[in-house]
Amino acid sequence: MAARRLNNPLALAVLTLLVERPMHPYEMSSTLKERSKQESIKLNYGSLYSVIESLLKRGLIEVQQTTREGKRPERTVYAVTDEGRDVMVDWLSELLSTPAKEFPQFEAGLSLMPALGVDQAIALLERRLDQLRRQHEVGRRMLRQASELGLPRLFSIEHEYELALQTAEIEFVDELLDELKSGAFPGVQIWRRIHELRSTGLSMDEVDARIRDEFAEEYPWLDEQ
Amino acid sequence: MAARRLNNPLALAVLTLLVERPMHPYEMSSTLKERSKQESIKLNYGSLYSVIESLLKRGLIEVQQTTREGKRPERTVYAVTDEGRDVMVDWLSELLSTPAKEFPQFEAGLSLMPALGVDQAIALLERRLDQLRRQHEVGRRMLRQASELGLPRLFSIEHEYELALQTAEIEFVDELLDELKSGAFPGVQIWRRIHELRSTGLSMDEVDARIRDEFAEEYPWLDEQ
DNA sequence: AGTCAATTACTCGACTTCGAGTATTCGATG
DNA sequence: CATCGAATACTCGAAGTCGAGTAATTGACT
Repeated sequence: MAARRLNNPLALAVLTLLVERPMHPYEMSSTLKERSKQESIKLNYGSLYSVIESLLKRGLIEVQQTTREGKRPERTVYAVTDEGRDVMVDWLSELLSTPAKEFPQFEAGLSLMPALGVDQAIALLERRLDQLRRQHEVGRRMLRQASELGLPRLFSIEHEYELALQTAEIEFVDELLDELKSGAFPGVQIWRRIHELRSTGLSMDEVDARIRDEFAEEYPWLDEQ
Repeated sequence: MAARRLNNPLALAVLTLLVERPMHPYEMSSTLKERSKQESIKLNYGSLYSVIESLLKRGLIEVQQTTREGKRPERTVYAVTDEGRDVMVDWLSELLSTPAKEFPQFEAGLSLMPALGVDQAIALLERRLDQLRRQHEVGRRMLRQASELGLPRLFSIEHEYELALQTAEIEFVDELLDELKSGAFPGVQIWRRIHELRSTGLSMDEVDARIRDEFAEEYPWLDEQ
């Protein structure tokens, strides 16, 4: 009845910490924060405790001891099991070796973009580009500082990855904006026309008919389907 | 008491569809699939129905009619409300204009990579690079086909974005591998040494002490903390 | 000696996600 | 004309996510 496979990378982080040494949950969370791992692995208390519960149920970790000081809440110290060690290696190996399908918010936004008007979209993308550039500058500065302090890149390689993705996104948005603004982007006329017609109060069906009529030659795909 | 803000982009997709015309849930799901939106917006039945329930409760959509044909399950047709229209525009605007923090799996993997050995990591990254290149080739081919059929780029811009990110990841992994293999990567010696010591059965504390001793000069940060 | 912010340490429950399961109808094929 | 797979249309419950809330302790500064 193998319970649904554990998915939250936070559980993997817990395993790697417990391979180093036994810890109690709060210590795990502080250690992750200290090492800036919470920037690449979503960390919040609720999830941490439920993820630990889940690891326990699967036998990947076990209770080492529970202590109590004064009237403070009980502290439970956990340790990794042999099986947990194996799962850690397998899971981490998979994360590194196998590209996973992700669903970035911006990708969703782009795919629904035609629901807005062209000019609105341009303005929004310009704001994005602005913020991206600013964030990117901040990120670069922090990496430089870390390297000046002599921290080996090994411990911030994930931030370099983030910067690489950010650079790519900046280039993408920049080029897209150029094409949209110059009108070179294929489809921008039809997009503009649809919103023009819509805003005159026509129904979607009527808009559709007009569009097919006006753009039939340019876009043969309008006929299909 | 504003219920926790709706987060699933699938709800936004539902709103954009209902702005086009009223629909029942199953039709929404087929339409999204037809337009290949399920590649950029995670779609599964359970979520679809619960997201619709949620939109209904917030008054962003309303029931237009419920019909029943034969003994088939009832079909409920939904329509967007004025408030829903507004929320759609605001939400989509935010997706496009504001970079959101994402937590890609690979970023998590990279940040925990030191838990594996150097050579193992190299082998895993090589497998990733391989698969990335293959997937990228497939993606490019599909985009080319779409453009040959005359489909305007507007309706597949999200796939171009995906390709751009993939390109960046390929370059990143490629460079990282070069540095790891040549030993030019700062920290690779210390990383290797830690795993060597660990595998001789030393405890984490002892490993720590040895490392501090051996690498004190190269890495001043070892002293701090 | 008091107090106030920060830190330590976890709990709770409302909400969301997920996908396997159910049940009907349509269409193609032998 | 029987049947079998694909498509239609949704239900259900187990599991996971999230962050505000609680409550004690430490430390710094008046």
